[in-house]
Amino acid sequence: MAVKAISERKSQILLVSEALFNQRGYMATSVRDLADALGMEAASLYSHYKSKDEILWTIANRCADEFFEAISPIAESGLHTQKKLTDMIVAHVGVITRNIDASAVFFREWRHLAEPRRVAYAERRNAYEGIFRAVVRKGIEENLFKNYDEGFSTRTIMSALNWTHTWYRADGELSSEEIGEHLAGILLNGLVRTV
Amino acid sequence: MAVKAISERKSQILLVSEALFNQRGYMATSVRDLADALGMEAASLYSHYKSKDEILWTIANRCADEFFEAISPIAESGLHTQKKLTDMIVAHVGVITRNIDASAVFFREWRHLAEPRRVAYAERRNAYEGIFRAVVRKGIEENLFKNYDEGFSTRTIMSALNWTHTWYRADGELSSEEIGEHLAGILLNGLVRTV
DNA sequence: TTATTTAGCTAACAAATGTTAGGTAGGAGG
DNA sequence: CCTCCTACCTAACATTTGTTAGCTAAATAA
Repeated sequence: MAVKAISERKSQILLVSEALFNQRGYMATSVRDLADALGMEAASLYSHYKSKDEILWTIANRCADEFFEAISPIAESGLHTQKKLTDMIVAHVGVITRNIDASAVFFREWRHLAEPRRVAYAERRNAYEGIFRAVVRKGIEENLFKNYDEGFSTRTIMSALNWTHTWYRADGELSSEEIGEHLAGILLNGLVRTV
Repeated sequence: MAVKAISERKSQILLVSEALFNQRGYMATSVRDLADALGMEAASLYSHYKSKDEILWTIANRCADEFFEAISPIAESGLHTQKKLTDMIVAHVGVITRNIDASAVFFREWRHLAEPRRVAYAERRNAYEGIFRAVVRKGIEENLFKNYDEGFSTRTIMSALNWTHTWYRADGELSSEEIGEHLAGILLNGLVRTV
């Protein structure tokens, strides 16, 4: 089972919420907007979720689940550092492209979470990026990567990966795997062919 | 004169708005929040700006001015492609670090602009990124850069640069120039020392 | 002096917000 | 049959929203 199971109606609500939160932003989407898109009254949503905040939290949290599930097995594998990082990048981009709306919300709307969820979000996200960071550190220790600050390098990688959510199209020229591999190529081997 | 001049009070309002829009987001910041932070009444803001939207627009537009002013002379210079791109990257990061709040609003809050400003924003931003894109294309034509799709490479560069607004601290370890040069190093020469 | 502009105020507006209370219709399980 | 649960409804709530109207006092220009 990929991610925690949920009733049919609840996941319909999530799907619509992800789409609208992505399109207009969390704050610019009213509970009535969500209800309209679902063909119900605003108050009826509260039979399924206790608050608007809970919907946002559920979206963010399930998306985090997807990310962890995708890269954990690779991170724990015995692969060579460079191959490991490449595979993690491809897997990470895969999650984004398979969950475009949810990941856009994950990356852009988390700051509107109410406390203490906002803190919980930050902790999960830091833990996740820590997995990438550990691999980068290993690469530096192995003298495989340039000795830039490991946090700096990791952030640079993450930003290049995460930005894909703004422009990826399922019907675009590049497949998710191609994007992941190109990104890994640029980030690991550099844009310049010969120095 | 760097950017279009403005009355003292108007730029105070902009400064406060940039900070709050960055911290809480445009939609989560009410006109009364701005007024409170400025020590005035909400209605008084309308002596200076016609609407909340106009404030957002002014922030975004002046930030765009800064970006264009910083890189245009470099783009129009006769520098060698690789050096030109490096200098543009450093200059771009410089604008971000010198205008942290404004650039955060520029990157994150533009989608809340009302039409037709939103379209106007998109056009300016496309024009700006087009300047980077042209240099990337030249590098590919010169066989200097790998033959990835030019749009793809440009987006990857821009995303790595623009993300700096989320973590840069004036009192951090790295100066703006160092960040720009490291980024140029990673993006142009790659993270890997030897292939 | 007088006239005009600037920068702020109070009071109010209609609309929209998230949420709750309390109800109803229909199906399932005993 | 009766009871309970699910999934929705209507109606209302207290707040908050961006914005306008109309005013005052001080500074500036003629």
